[in-house]
Amino acid sequence: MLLIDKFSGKPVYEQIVEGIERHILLGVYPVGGAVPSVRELSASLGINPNTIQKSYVELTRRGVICPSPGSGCYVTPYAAEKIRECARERLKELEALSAELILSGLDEEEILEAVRRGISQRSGQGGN
Amino acid sequence: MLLIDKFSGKPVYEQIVEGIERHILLGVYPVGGAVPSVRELSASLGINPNTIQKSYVELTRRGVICPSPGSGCYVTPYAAEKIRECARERLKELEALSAELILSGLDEEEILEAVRRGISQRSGQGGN
DNA sequence: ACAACTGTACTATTACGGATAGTACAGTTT
DNA sequence: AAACTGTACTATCCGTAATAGTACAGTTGT
Repeated sequence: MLLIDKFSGKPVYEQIVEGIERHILLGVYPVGGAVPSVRELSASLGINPNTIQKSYVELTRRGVICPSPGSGCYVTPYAAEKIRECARERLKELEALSAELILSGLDEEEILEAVRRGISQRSGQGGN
Repeated sequence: MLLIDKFSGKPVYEQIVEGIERHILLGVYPVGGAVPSVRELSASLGINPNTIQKSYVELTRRGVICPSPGSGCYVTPYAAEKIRECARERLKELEALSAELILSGLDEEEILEAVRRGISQRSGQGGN
């Protein structure tokens, strides 16, 4: 089951994108298999179909899923690779944030410490 | 001079807060000295006074500056310390982002690499 | 063929945050 | 008194996120 926090500040449609990507990486939605339908996810999460749809459009744009109108959305063979590529682009954010904190007077070590802390936590939904 | 990028995605009032904090840390605005007035900054940056005001309210809340109505806003003696405290709270973001990227399949090493890259860049405005 | 599903495409509305515009008031400085 | 200072309003505009409702075309299973 996907966990959505409407008050996390992070847009719901983004949480759905990331949630589904993780489910794919974990094998919950295997390659070649179908992802829940828009209406099904909408019903089970209690979230508007349009919001789910927006997430699926993004996942399609990323090449993670491939829609087959009338049939469903299927996990592409290179999904894991696409997810990694997409994450790699976010390394810029990490770099920028690190630079900001250094300029604010933080020590190199407390920064690296926080990062190591984040790296070694395999659970949690990764809030903001 | 403060650099503002209206199209960076980061709110202007936040950029002003961070810009002033950095100027303080660099000694451009020394402890006990005055920070530019709301109207002066508004004029020199071409930004609405209300937006500047919002930044100053935040800097005051952080204990970085102390307003003296009729006179100006002055850099507090413990400004640098307050700025560091504030940055330390943002370590949570860094931790969360690191955790997210790990869950997306990135290697520990490429993450640490990006952080080290950010740490060792003393210039730039640190965009987003 | 039919019913029940699938993705997709609209339009309209609400809510919120960020930014702008303009005005006003009280305190300080010179 | 004039010119500055911070502060407090109200009103408006814009973009994004989310919701609501409807509709259409393709696929599946009986």
